[in-house]
Amino acid sequence: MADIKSPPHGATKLTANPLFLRDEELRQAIEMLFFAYRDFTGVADEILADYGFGRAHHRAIYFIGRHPGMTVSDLLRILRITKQSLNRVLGQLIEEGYVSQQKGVQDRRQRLLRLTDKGRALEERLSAAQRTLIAGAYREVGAESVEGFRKVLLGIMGNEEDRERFERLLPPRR
Amino acid sequence: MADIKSPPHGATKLTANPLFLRDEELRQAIEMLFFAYRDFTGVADEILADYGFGRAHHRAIYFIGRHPGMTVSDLLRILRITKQSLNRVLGQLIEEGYVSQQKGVQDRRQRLLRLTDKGRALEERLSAAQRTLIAGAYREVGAESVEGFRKVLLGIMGNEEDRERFERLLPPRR
DNA sequence: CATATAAGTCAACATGGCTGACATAAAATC
DNA sequence: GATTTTATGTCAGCCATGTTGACTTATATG
Repeated sequence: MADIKSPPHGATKLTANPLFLRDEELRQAIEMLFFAYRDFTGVADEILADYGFGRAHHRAIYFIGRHPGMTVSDLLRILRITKQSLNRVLGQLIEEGYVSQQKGVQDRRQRLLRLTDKGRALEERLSAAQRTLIAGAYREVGAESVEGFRKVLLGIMGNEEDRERFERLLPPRR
Repeated sequence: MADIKSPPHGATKLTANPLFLRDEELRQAIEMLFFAYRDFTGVADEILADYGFGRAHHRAIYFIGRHPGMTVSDLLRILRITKQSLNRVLGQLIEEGYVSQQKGVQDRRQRLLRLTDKGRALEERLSAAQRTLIAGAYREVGAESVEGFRKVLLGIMGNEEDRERFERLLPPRR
Protein backbone atom coordinates (compact mmCIF):
# COMPACT_ATOMS: atom_id res chain seq x y z
CA MET A 1 0.00 0.00 0.00
CA ALA A 2 2.41 2.62 1.21
CA ASP A 3 4.85 1.87 -1.56
CA ILE A 4 2.20 2.41 -4.16
CA LYS A 5 0.90 5.70 -2.83
CA SER A 6 4.18 7.45 -2.10
CA PRO A 7 6.63 8.33 -4.80
CA PRO A 8 10.26 7.38 -4.19
CA HIS A 9 11.56 9.19 -1.14
CA GLY A 10 14.10 11.95 -1.02
CA ALA A 11 13.67 13.75 -4.29
CA THR A 12 9.94 14.23 -3.93
CA LYS A 13 9.69 17.91 -3.06
CA LEU A 14 12.04 19.32 -5.59
CA THR A 15 11.52 17.04 -8.55
CA ALA A 16 7.84 16.19 -8.02
CA ASN A 17 7.04 13.71 -10.75
CA PRO A 18 6.00 15.82 -13.73
CA LEU A 19 3.92 13.02 -15.19
CA PHE A 20 1.89 12.78 -12.03
CA LEU A 21 1.42 16.51 -11.91
CA ARG A 22 0.34 16.62 -15.49
CA ASP A 23 -2.14 13.84 -14.89
CA GLU A 24 -3.51 15.52 -11.83
CA GLU A 25 -3.79 18.77 -13.71
CA LEU A 26 -5.82 17.08 -16.44
CA ARG A 27 -8.06 15.30 -13.94
CA GLN A 28 -8.72 18.58 -12.23
CA ALA A 29 -9.68 20.12 -15.53
CA ILE A 30 -12.23 17.37 -16.06
CA GLU A 31 -13.72 17.96 -12.68
CA MET A 32 -13.72 21.72 -12.99
CA LEU A 33 -15.54 21.51 -16.29
CA PHE A 34 -18.18 19.37 -14.64
CA PHE A 35 -18.78 21.78 -11.75
CA ALA A 36 -18.57 24.93 -13.81
CA TYR A 37 -20.96 23.59 -16.43
CA ARG A 38 -23.39 22.46 -13.77
CA ASP A 39 -23.53 25.94 -12.28
CA PHE A 40 -23.56 27.58 -15.68
CA THR A 41 -26.67 25.67 -16.74
CA GLY A 42 -28.08 25.92 -13.24
CA VAL A 43 -28.70 29.67 -13.40
CA ALA A 44 -30.72 29.20 -16.59
CA ASP A 45 -32.58 26.13 -15.33
CA GLU A 46 -34.07 28.14 -12.49
CA ILE A 47 -35.55 30.65 -14.90
CA LEU A 48 -36.74 27.99 -17.33
CA ALA A 49 -38.66 26.31 -14.54
CA ASP A 50 -40.85 29.44 -14.26
CA TYR A 51 -41.94 28.87 -17.85
CA GLY A 52 -42.26 25.09 -17.69
CA PHE A 53 -39.38 24.76 -20.11
CA GLY A 54 -36.20 22.73 -19.99
CA ARG A 55 -32.72 22.90 -21.36
CA ALA A 56 -33.83 21.70 -24.74
CA HIS A 57 -36.06 24.75 -25.08
CA HIS A 58 -33.22 26.95 -23.97
CA ARG A 59 -30.86 25.62 -26.59
CA ALA A 60 -33.41 26.16 -29.34
CA ILE A 61 -34.19 29.69 -28.15
CA TYR A 62 -30.53 30.48 -27.83
CA PHE A 63 -29.53 29.48 -31.33
CA ILE A 64 -32.59 30.94 -32.99
CA GLY A 65 -31.87 34.20 -31.20
CA ARG A 66 -28.30 34.02 -32.33
CA HIS A 67 -29.08 33.22 -35.96
CA PRO A 68 -32.42 34.78 -36.84
CA GLY A 69 -33.92 33.32 -39.98
CA MET A 70 -32.10 30.02 -39.64
CA THR A 71 -33.82 26.97 -41.00
CA VAL A 72 -34.93 23.90 -39.11
CA SER A 73 -32.12 21.91 -40.74
CA ASP A 74 -29.58 24.46 -39.60
CA LEU A 75 -30.80 24.11 -36.06
CA LEU A 76 -30.76 20.33 -36.25
CA ARG A 77 -27.20 20.41 -37.46
CA ILE A 78 -26.05 22.61 -34.60
CA LEU A 79 -27.92 20.80 -31.87
CA ARG A 80 -27.14 17.33 -33.21
CA ILE A 81 -30.46 15.88 -32.17
CA THR A 82 -33.17 14.25 -34.21
CA LYS A 83 -35.93 16.09 -35.99
CA GLN A 84 -38.46 14.38 -33.74
CA SER A 85 -36.75 15.55 -30.57
CA LEU A 86 -36.44 19.06 -31.85
CA ASN A 87 -40.00 19.20 -33.05
CA ARG A 88 -41.29 18.40 -29.62
CA VAL A 89 -39.74 21.49 -28.09
CA LEU A 90 -39.93 23.67 -31.19
CA GLY A 91 -43.62 22.89 -31.51
CA GLN A 92 -44.21 24.10 -27.98
CA LEU A 93 -42.18 27.23 -28.50
CA ILE A 94 -44.11 28.10 -31.64
CA GLU A 95 -47.48 27.28 -30.15
CA GLU A 96 -46.80 29.35 -27.06
CA GLY A 97 -45.61 32.26 -29.16
CA TYR A 98 -41.89 32.35 -28.42
CA VAL A 99 -40.76 31.47 -31.92
CA SER A 100 -42.21 32.40 -35.30
CA GLN A 101 -41.93 30.56 -38.58
CA GLN A 102 -41.86 32.06 -42.01
CA LYS A 103 -41.61 30.35 -45.37
CA GLY A 104 -38.31 30.76 -47.14
CA VAL A 105 -38.29 33.09 -50.10
CA GLN A 106 -35.99 31.29 -52.51
CA ASP A 107 -36.90 27.88 -51.11
CA ARG A 108 -40.43 27.77 -49.86
CA ARG A 109 -40.00 24.37 -48.26
CA GLN A 110 -37.90 25.96 -45.58
CA ARG A 111 -39.32 27.40 -42.39
CA LEU A 112 -37.20 30.30 -41.26
CA LEU A 113 -37.12 30.58 -37.51
CA ARG A 114 -37.14 33.76 -35.49
CA LEU A 115 -37.80 34.78 -31.92
CA THR A 116 -40.94 36.79 -31.31
CA ASP A 117 -40.79 39.71 -28.90
CA LYS A 118 -41.90 37.33 -26.19
CA GLY A 119 -39.18 34.92 -27.20
CA ARG A 120 -36.58 37.63 -27.24
CA ALA A 121 -37.61 38.68 -23.75
CA LEU A 122 -37.12 35.16 -22.45
CA GLU A 123 -33.86 34.78 -24.32
CA GLU A 124 -32.63 38.01 -22.80
CA ARG A 125 -33.53 36.86 -19.30
CA LEU A 126 -31.72 33.56 -19.73
CA SER A 127 -28.73 35.02 -21.44
CA ALA A 128 -28.44 37.82 -18.89
CA ALA A 129 -28.24 35.30 -16.06
CA GLN A 130 -25.48 33.37 -17.76
CA ARG A 131 -23.65 36.47 -18.90
CA THR A 132 -23.72 37.80 -15.35
CA LEU A 133 -22.18 34.58 -14.10
CA ILE A 134 -19.44 34.68 -16.71
CA ALA A 135 -18.91 38.42 -16.38
CA GLY A 136 -18.29 37.88 -12.69
CA ALA A 137 -15.66 35.28 -13.45
CA TYR A 138 -14.09 37.46 -16.14
CA ARG A 139 -14.00 40.41 -13.79
CA GLU A 140 -11.99 38.53 -11.19
CA VAL A 141 -9.26 37.60 -13.65
CA GLY A 142 -7.18 39.51 -16.16
CA ALA A 143 -7.72 39.85 -19.90
CA GLU A 144 -4.93 37.32 -20.36
CA SER A 145 -6.84 34.73 -18.40
CA VAL A 146 -9.97 35.37 -20.41
CA GLU A 147 -8.01 34.88 -23.58
CA GLY A 148 -6.53 31.67 -22.15
CA PHE A 149 -9.97 30.42 -21.24
CA ARG A 150 -11.18 31.02 -24.79
CA LYS A 151 -8.16 29.34 -26.34
CA VAL A 152 -8.51 26.22 -24.26
CA LEU A 153 -12.23 25.93 -24.96
CA LEU A 154 -11.51 26.28 -28.66
CA GLY A 155 -8.91 23.54 -28.36
CA ILE A 156 -11.43 21.23 -26.72
CA MET A 157 -13.90 21.72 -29.54
CA GLY A 158 -13.16 19.00 -32.02
CA ASN A 159 -15.26 20.24 -34.86
CA GLU A 160 -13.56 22.74 -37.11
CA GLU A 161 -16.87 24.12 -38.27
CA ASP A 162 -17.94 24.95 -34.73
CA ARG A 163 -14.60 26.51 -34.04
CA GLU A 164 -14.88 28.91 -36.94
CA ARG A 165 -17.78 30.67 -35.29
CA PHE A 166 -15.41 32.11 -32.75
CA GLU A 167 -12.35 33.05 -34.69
CA ARG A 168 -13.99 36.29 -35.73
CA LEU A 169 -14.20 38.46 -32.64
CA LEU A 170 -10.60 38.13 -31.58
CA PRO A 171 -7.56 38.82 -33.76
CA PRO A 172 -6.19 35.84 -35.72
CA ARG A 173 -2.99 35.68 -33.68
CA ARG A 174 -1.12 33.58 -36.24
CA MET B 1 -33.25 42.01 -43.64
CA ALA B 2 -29.97 43.64 -44.60
CA ASP B 3 -30.50 46.55 -42.24
CA ILE B 4 -30.97 44.22 -39.33
CA LYS B 5 -27.88 42.16 -39.91
CA SER B 6 -25.34 44.92 -40.45
CA PRO B 7 -24.35 47.32 -37.69
CA PRO B 8 -24.52 51.05 -38.54
CA HIS B 9 -22.03 51.91 -41.23
CA GLY B 10 -18.96 54.06 -41.00
CA ALA B 11 -17.86 54.16 -37.40
CA THR B 12 -17.93 50.43 -36.85
CA LYS B 13 -14.30 49.55 -37.29
CA LEU B 14 -12.61 52.23 -35.26
CA THR B 15 -15.00 53.06 -32.46
CA ALA B 16 -16.60 49.70 -32.02
CA ASN B 17 -18.97 50.11 -29.09
CA PRO B 18 -17.19 48.64 -26.05
CA LEU B 19 -20.48 47.59 -24.45
CA PHE B 20 -21.42 45.69 -27.55
CA LEU B 21 -18.03 44.03 -27.62
CA ARG B 22 -18.28 43.02 -24.01
CA ASP B 23 -21.71 41.60 -24.59
CA GLU B 24 -20.56 39.74 -27.65
CA GLU B 25 -17.60 38.39 -25.74
CA LEU B 26 -19.88 37.04 -23.03
CA ARG B 27 -22.28 35.54 -25.54
CA GLN B 28 -19.41 33.81 -27.25
CA ALA B 29 -18.29 32.39 -23.94
CA ILE B 30 -21.76 30.91 -23.43
CA GLU B 31 -21.66 29.31 -26.85
CA MET B 32 -18.12 28.05 -26.51
CA LEU B 33 -18.95 26.39 -23.23
CA PHE B 34 -21.84 24.65 -24.93
CA PHE B 35 -19.75 23.29 -27.79
CA ALA B 36 -16.73 22.41 -25.70
CA TYR B 37 -18.80 20.59 -23.12
CA ARG B 38 -20.66 18.71 -25.79
CA ASP B 39 -17.42 17.41 -27.27
CA PHE B 40 -15.91 16.82 -23.86
CA THR B 41 -18.75 14.54 -22.83
CA GLY B 42 -18.96 13.13 -26.34
CA VAL B 43 -15.65 11.30 -26.17
CA ALA B 44 -16.79 9.53 -23.01
CA ASP B 45 -20.28 8.81 -24.29
CA GLU B 46 -18.86 6.76 -27.13
CA ILE B 47 -17.01 4.51 -24.71
CA LEU B 48 -19.94 4.27 -22.32
CA ALA B 49 -22.14 3.05 -25.14
CA ASP B 50 -19.91 -0.05 -25.39
CA TYR B 51 -20.85 -0.92 -21.82
CA GLY B 52 -24.50 0.03 -22.01
CA PHE B 53 -23.89 2.84 -19.57
CA GLY B 54 -24.75 6.53 -19.68
CA ARG B 55 -23.42 9.74 -18.30
CA ALA B 56 -24.95 9.08 -14.94
CA HIS B 57 -22.81 5.96 -14.59
CA HIS B 58 -19.79 7.90 -15.66
CA ARG B 59 -20.26 10.55 -13.01
CA ALA B 60 -20.64 7.96 -10.29
CA ILE B 61 -17.58 6.06 -11.47
CA TYR B 62 -15.60 9.23 -11.75
CA PHE B 63 -16.24 10.50 -8.25
CA ILE B 64 -15.91 7.11 -6.59
CA GLY B 65 -12.57 6.71 -8.32
CA ARG B 66 -11.56 10.13 -7.19
CA HIS B 67 -12.61 9.62 -3.59
CA PRO B 68 -12.30 5.95 -2.71
CA GLY B 69 -14.19 5.03 0.43
CA MET B 70 -16.69 7.83 0.05
CA THR B 71 -20.18 7.22 1.36
CA VAL B 72 -23.41 7.22 -0.57
CA SER B 73 -24.36 10.52 1.06
CA ASP B 74 -21.09 12.07 -0.02
CA LEU B 75 -21.79 11.05 -3.57
CA LEU B 76 -25.33 12.35 -3.43
CA ARG B 77 -24.08 15.68 -2.17
CA ILE B 78 -21.58 16.02 -5.00
CA LEU B 79 -23.89 14.90 -7.77
CA ARG B 80 -26.90 16.79 -6.44
CA ILE B 81 -29.38 14.17 -7.52
CA THR B 82 -31.86 12.13 -5.52
CA LYS B 83 -31.09 8.87 -3.78
CA GLN B 84 -33.50 7.10 -6.08
CA SER B 85 -31.80 8.38 -9.19
CA LEU B 86 -28.41 7.48 -7.88
CA ASN B 87 -29.46 4.05 -6.74
CA ARG B 88 -30.61 3.16 -10.19
CA VAL B 89 -27.16 3.57 -11.65
CA LEU B 90 -25.20 2.65 -8.54
CA GLY B 91 -27.17 -0.58 -8.24
CA GLN B 92 -26.18 -1.53 -11.79
CA LEU B 93 -22.54 -0.66 -11.20
CA ILE B 94 -22.42 -2.79 -8.07
CA GLU B 95 -24.31 -5.67 -9.60
CA GLU B 96 -22.08 -5.72 -12.65
CA GLY B 97 -18.98 -5.59 -10.50
CA TYR B 98 -17.64 -2.11 -11.23
CA VAL B 99 -18.13 -0.77 -7.72
CA SER B 100 -17.78 -2.46 -4.33
CA GLN B 101 -19.48 -1.60 -1.08
CA GLN B 102 -18.10 -2.06 2.39
CA LYS B 103 -19.68 -1.26 5.72
CA GLY B 104 -18.20 1.71 7.54
CA VAL B 105 -16.05 0.93 10.57
CA GLN B 106 -17.03 3.70 12.96
CA ASP B 107 -20.50 4.00 11.49
CA ARG B 108 -21.76 0.69 10.21
CA ARG B 109 -24.79 2.24 8.55
CA GLN B 110 -22.55 3.70 5.90
CA ARG B 111 -21.62 1.90 2.72
CA LEU B 112 -18.16 2.92 1.66
CA LEU B 113 -17.82 2.92 -2.11
CA ARG B 114 -14.79 1.85 -4.09
CA LEU B 115 -14.03 0.93 -7.67
CA THR B 116 -13.17 -2.70 -8.29
CA ASP B 117 -10.34 -3.54 -10.68
CA LYS B 118 -12.93 -3.77 -13.42
CA GLY B 119 -14.30 -0.40 -12.39
CA ARG B 120 -10.87 1.14 -12.32
CA ALA B 121 -10.20 -0.16 -15.81
CA LEU B 122 -13.35 1.49 -17.13
CA GLU B 123 -12.63 4.67 -15.23
CA GLU B 124 -9.18 4.76 -16.72
CA ARG B 125 -10.51 4.30 -20.23
CA LEU B 126 -13.03 7.10 -19.81
CA SER B 127 -10.67 9.43 -18.07
CA ALA B 128 -7.93 8.78 -20.59
CA ALA B 129 -10.20 9.82 -23.45
CA GLN B 130 -11.12 13.06 -21.76
CA ARG B 131 -7.59 13.74 -20.58
CA THR B 132 -6.34 13.26 -24.11
CA LEU B 133 -8.83 15.78 -25.37
CA ILE B 134 -7.85 18.31 -22.74
CA ALA B 135 -4.14 17.57 -23.05
CA GLY B 136 -4.41 18.33 -26.74
CA ALA B 137 -5.99 21.67 -25.99
CA TYR B 138 -3.44 22.44 -23.26
CA ARG B 139 -0.60 21.55 -25.58
CA GLU B 140 -1.68 24.07 -28.18
CA VAL B 141 -1.67 26.94 -25.72
CA GLY B 142 0.79 28.25 -23.18
CA ALA B 143 0.92 27.61 -19.45
CA GLU B 144 -0.53 31.07 -18.97
CA SER B 145 -3.60 30.17 -20.96
CA VAL B 146 -4.05 26.99 -18.98
CA GLU B 147 -3.89 28.99 -15.81
CA GLY B 148 -6.40 31.45 -17.22
CA PHE B 149 -8.73 28.64 -18.17
CA ARG B 150 -8.60 27.28 -14.64
CA LYS B 151 -9.18 30.66 -13.07
CA VAL B 152 -12.23 31.39 -15.17
CA LEU B 153 -13.76 27.99 -14.50
CA LEU B 154 -13.21 28.53 -10.79
CA GLY B 155 -14.90 31.90 -11.08
CA ILE B 156 -17.91 30.32 -12.75
CA MET B 157 -18.32 27.81 -9.94
CA GLY B 158 -20.65 29.41 -7.47
CA ASN B 159 -20.20 26.98 -4.65
CA GLU B 160 -17.30 27.75 -2.37
CA GLU B 161 -17.11 24.13 -1.24
CA ASP B 162 -16.67 22.88 -4.79
CA ARG B 163 -14.06 25.51 -5.44
CA GLU B 164 -11.91 24.44 -2.53
CA ARG B 165 -11.20 21.12 -4.18
CA PHE B 166 -9.03 22.92 -6.70
CA GLU B 167 -7.17 25.50 -4.72
CA ARG B 168 -4.63 22.88 -3.70
CA LEU B 169 -2.63 22.08 -6.81
CA LEU B 170 -1.84 25.63 -7.76
CA PRO B 171 -0.31 28.34 -5.54
CA PRO B 172 -2.75 30.66 -3.70
CA ARG B 173 -1.77 33.70 -5.79
CA ARG B 174 -3.21 36.26 -3.32
C1' DC C 1 -41.85 13.64 -65.13
C1' DA C 2 -38.92 11.47 -61.63
C1' DT C 3 -36.37 12.04 -57.78
C1' DA C 4 -34.46 14.40 -53.90
C1' DT C 5 -34.98 17.47 -50.10
C1' DA C 6 -37.21 20.22 -46.10
C1' DA C 7 -40.32 19.73 -42.84
C1' DG C 8 -43.63 17.45 -40.01
C1' DT C 9 -46.13 13.45 -37.77
C1' DC C 10 -47.23 9.05 -35.32
C1' DA C 11 -45.76 5.40 -32.43
C1' DA C 12 -42.75 3.14 -29.42
C1' DC C 13 -38.85 2.92 -26.51
C1' DA C 14 -34.62 4.24 -23.24
C1' DT C 15 -32.31 7.14 -19.97
C1' DG C 16 -32.13 9.65 -16.12
C1' DG C 17 -34.07 13.24 -13.61
C1' DC C 18 -38.15 13.86 -10.06
C1' DT C 19 -41.80 13.04 -5.93
C1' DG C 20 -43.87 10.34 -2.31
C1' DA C 21 -44.26 6.54 0.72
C1' DC C 22 -42.17 3.23 3.31
C1' DA C 23 -38.54 -0.30 5.43
C1' DT C 24 -34.38 -1.49 7.92
C1' DA C 25 -30.36 -1.07 10.60
C1' DA C 26 -27.53 1.47 13.40
C1' DA C 27 -26.28 5.60 15.84
C1' DA C 28 -27.42 9.24 18.91
C1' DT C 29 -30.15 11.24 22.38
C1' DC C 30 -33.32 11.66 26.15
C1' DG D 1 -33.67 1.30 27.82
C1' DA D 2 -36.83 3.65 24.95
C1' DT D 3 -37.14 7.07 21.42
C1' DT D 4 -35.61 9.62 17.70
C1' DT D 5 -32.58 10.55 14.02
C1' DT D 6 -29.69 9.16 10.31
C1' DA D 7 -27.83 6.30 6.32
C1' DT D 8 -29.32 3.48 3.06
C1' DG D 9 -32.38 1.06 0.08
C1' DT D 10 -36.81 0.11 -2.38
C1' DC D 11 -41.38 0.40 -4.83
C1' DA D 12 -44.29 2.93 -7.84
C1' DG D 13 -45.15 6.36 -10.98
C1' DC D 14 -44.37 10.85 -13.50
C1' DC D 15 -41.75 13.98 -16.69
C1' DA D 16 -38.25 15.67 -20.04
C1' DT D 17 -35.64 14.59 -23.69
C1' DG D 18 -33.07 11.67 -26.30
C1' DT D 19 -33.55 7.54 -29.81
C1' DT D 20 -35.38 4.54 -34.22
C1' DG D 21 -38.51 3.61 -37.89
C1' DA D 22 -42.22 4.48 -41.02
C1' DC D 23 -44.75 7.60 -43.51
C1' DT D 24 -46.83 12.24 -45.54
C1' DT D 25 -46.74 16.71 -47.85
C1' DA D 26 -44.87 20.40 -50.34
C1' DT D 27 -41.44 22.03 -53.11
C1' DA D 28 -37.15 22.10 -55.68
C1' DT D 29 -34.20 20.16 -59.01
C1' DG D 30 -32.35 17.04 -62.62
